[in-house]
Order: sequence, then structure tokens, then C-alpha cells
Amino acid sequence: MKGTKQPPTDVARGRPKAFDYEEALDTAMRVFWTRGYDGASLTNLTDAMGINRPSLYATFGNKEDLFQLTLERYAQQNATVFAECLSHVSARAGMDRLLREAAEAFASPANPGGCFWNQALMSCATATSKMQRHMKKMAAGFDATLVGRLERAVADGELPPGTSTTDLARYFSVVFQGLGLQARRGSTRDELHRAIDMAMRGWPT
Amino acid sequence: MKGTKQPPTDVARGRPKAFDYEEALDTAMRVFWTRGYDGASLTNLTDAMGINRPSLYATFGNKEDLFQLTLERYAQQNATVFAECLSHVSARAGMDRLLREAAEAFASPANPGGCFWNQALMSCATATSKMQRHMKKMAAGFDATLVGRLERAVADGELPPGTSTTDLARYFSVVFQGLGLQARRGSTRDELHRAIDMAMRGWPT
DNA sequence: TAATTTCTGTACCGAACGATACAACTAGTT
DNA sequence: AACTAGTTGTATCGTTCGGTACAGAAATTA
Repeated sequence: MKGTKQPPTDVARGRPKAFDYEEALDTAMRVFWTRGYDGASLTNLTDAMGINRPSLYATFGNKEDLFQLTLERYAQQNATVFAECLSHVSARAGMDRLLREAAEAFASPANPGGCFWNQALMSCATATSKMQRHMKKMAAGFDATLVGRLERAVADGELPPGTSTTDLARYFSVVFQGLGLQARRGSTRDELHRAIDMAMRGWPT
Repeated sequence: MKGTKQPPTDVARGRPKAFDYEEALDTAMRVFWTRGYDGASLTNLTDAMGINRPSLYATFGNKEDLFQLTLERYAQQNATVFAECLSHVSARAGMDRLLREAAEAFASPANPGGCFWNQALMSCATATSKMQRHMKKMAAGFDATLVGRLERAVADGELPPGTSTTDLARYFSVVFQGLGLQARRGSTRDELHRAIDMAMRGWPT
């Protein structure tokens, strides 16, 4: 990540960038999202981002750094909705909402389809062990947040005492990821919502 | 697929192959399964298969042909268990069984982890449109089989009349694929089975 | 205006990619 | 034994890969 230069900390000094940092990162994300890590070549990336190679390297480091940055950006972009869903008074309603928000994003024609994180997960076999560790850490954080919310639900009496929160969180994780793949296969948002209706029946009574 | 030569139709004529056709195909499948289509280089493949490039090309065509052959083999290998599960008198028990068999395969340490078909699905963005069509066709076949079994269940009275068999099939497809990704993330078979317990609660009453 | 700083564009690097030409080799056929 | 069909190993093809050196362009600073 050395040499990576974030947006201006002070005033710009030399020649100004001819592109927007975050916009370029978003575009890169979509390329990786569509083609996977290995399938996305630097030419694919620079063409889509509208910048040339040296600019990319000076700004984002190398390909792996860029990929990691897009992953972090993806997490960051969805963190707000994620937190909002889980802050709902009812854990059940929050979980339902989370799945439905995900369905919207996964099936949105504005996106490449499915879940970027799924794509990254399948792509990371050829990645550095450092990046694999990073991804595992992100995944663990996601799971932990889910478990935390469910534990609060048990404490609140919304879930029966003795409920295995890890098992329940894992179940919803399965559904979550399944929705992403199903969306990738072309399912519409309505179809995903109907699947969520059924998935929510798994909630303990 | 031109130039592809299947196992001996007549008696072998020239110099005999120094490797087993199906064994080599299995090995290739595992390489693709682990690394994805783009992530698997010909060197990765030939090294693992224990054959050299010209033998690979003479026997399996090019890289894309080989990939397609491994996909077909994967489908063929699982077709038996698949059909057996769905031939159960109870559609519900059959579906349950299908998911559990899948969980075993997805989490088996003998396999690369997860579902090869999932991996292929994410890899196919860079593939030929011909191969994408082929994959869509395979997926549609899977779905149609599921729907067919559920329709029979409606006719048998196992499912309430008016049940949307396509919606139900899609739900189980979501769970199925989710299990694959969860396994890839390292979940054990027991953990997957507990997720299936919850998923089966989505079955209409 | 001169000096300095930063970014852009071209042109290229060595390495790895998918794919083959070709000769040596090994079997069955005659 | 001579011939033919098919496989194997080596050595290589042209292309694309990720990554960079370097000169010129565009801004701020003095």
C-alpha cells in the first residue's frame, strides 16, 4: 500500500488530478465485481476508470491494493444501511429488513448483479495470504455483528433463552449469500423477496 | 470442441495414453474448483494432472473446452444422488436429504470446498457467450427438475394446492447455493446441517 | 517570470499467458 | 520387418499480463 495517496489532506500543490478518487474507485469496484479479481485486467480497469496505468499505480498502489480498497469501500458503503437495519427495536424485523435491502442491491440493474463480497470470496484463492486474512477478518466482523444483535434479542426476551445465536446467524448468512448468487443468475427483486418470505420462517418461535 | 477425443471407441491403435482420461478430468475439475476459471493457468492444470500441454490439447481441446467438460462431469457425478433424493416418496424428505447430501459434499475435506458450480457461475463473466449459454442451460435444467418434483408434490396433496412451485424451488436454490458459499468460508458439516434444520422450516404447512 | 511540485501520456519491461510445430517414441496393422 | 496411427516431450510461437521509466504538461509558490 506504499505510495498510495488519499484525497487532498492539504491544498493541492502540483498538477491537479484529472479524475475523482472515489468515482474511480467505484468504477474499479464494478469491474472487479463483474469479472472477478483474476478476470479483471489492468487494461479493463484503466479503460473503465478513464485513467492510465501510471495514474492508477500512483494513486491506488498495485492491483491487489486496489482490489482491497474496493472491498473496503464496498463494506463502507453498505455499513450505514447495515447498522440501521440492526438497530431496529425488533431483531426479527431488522433481520428481515437487512435481507430485503440486500435483495434490492443484489438485483438492482444499477449494479453488476449479486454480491461483490461473494465474487471476492471466490476470487481470493489465487490472492496473497495477506489478502485472504483481510477478507476473513471482514467476514468475521460481519458475523460477529449479526451474532451480537441476536444475543441482545435473547437478552431482551425476543428470542427464547438458550437459542444458539451463532447457528441462527450462520443460517441468515447462508440465506444472505444465497440471495447474492441467485441474483447473479438473474432473479428479479420480487422473486428474491418471495424467497425471503420463506427464509424468515426459519426464525425461532 | 473439435479434436476432442473421448475414451477408446474401438481398440487403441497408436501409442497408448499414459494417463487415465476420467482421472485427469477429475483433477482438472479440482483445479478449476479451487482457483476459478481465470485463476487456473494451463501450467497449474498440467502440473496437477501430470500430463503436458500437447496431450491436454489433443485430448480435451482448449482451456474452455476442458472447463466445460469438467462442468458436465460434475453434473454427471452428482446426478445419481440428485435423482435418488428427488425420487423419495415425500418431496419434503427428499428436499431435506438433497440439502444434507450437498452439505456433506460442500464441507468434505476430500473436496476443494463449496460448490464447483458456484465457482463456475462467478467465473463465467469472462467466458464466451457460448459457454454462458451452456451454463444457463444447465442451471435451468436443475431448476426445472426441482420444480417438477414440487409440482408432483402438489398433485399428490403433499403441498397445499395453489403453492407456487417456482417460488419454493427458488427458495431452496437460494439455500443450496448459500450452503456452498458458507462451506467455502470454512463452515463444518455439522454447522451446515444445523442451518438446514432452520431452512426446512420454510417448507409450506 | 522562474522554480517547484505533481500528474498525465507514451512507450516499454520481463514474465506468464494460452496455444502449437515438430521430432522422437510406442503401439497395432499388414 | 515395414507401415501407419496416435502419444509424448521439448522448445517455442505471438499475445497479454502486471508493473514502470521518463519526458512533457499543468498547477502552485516565489
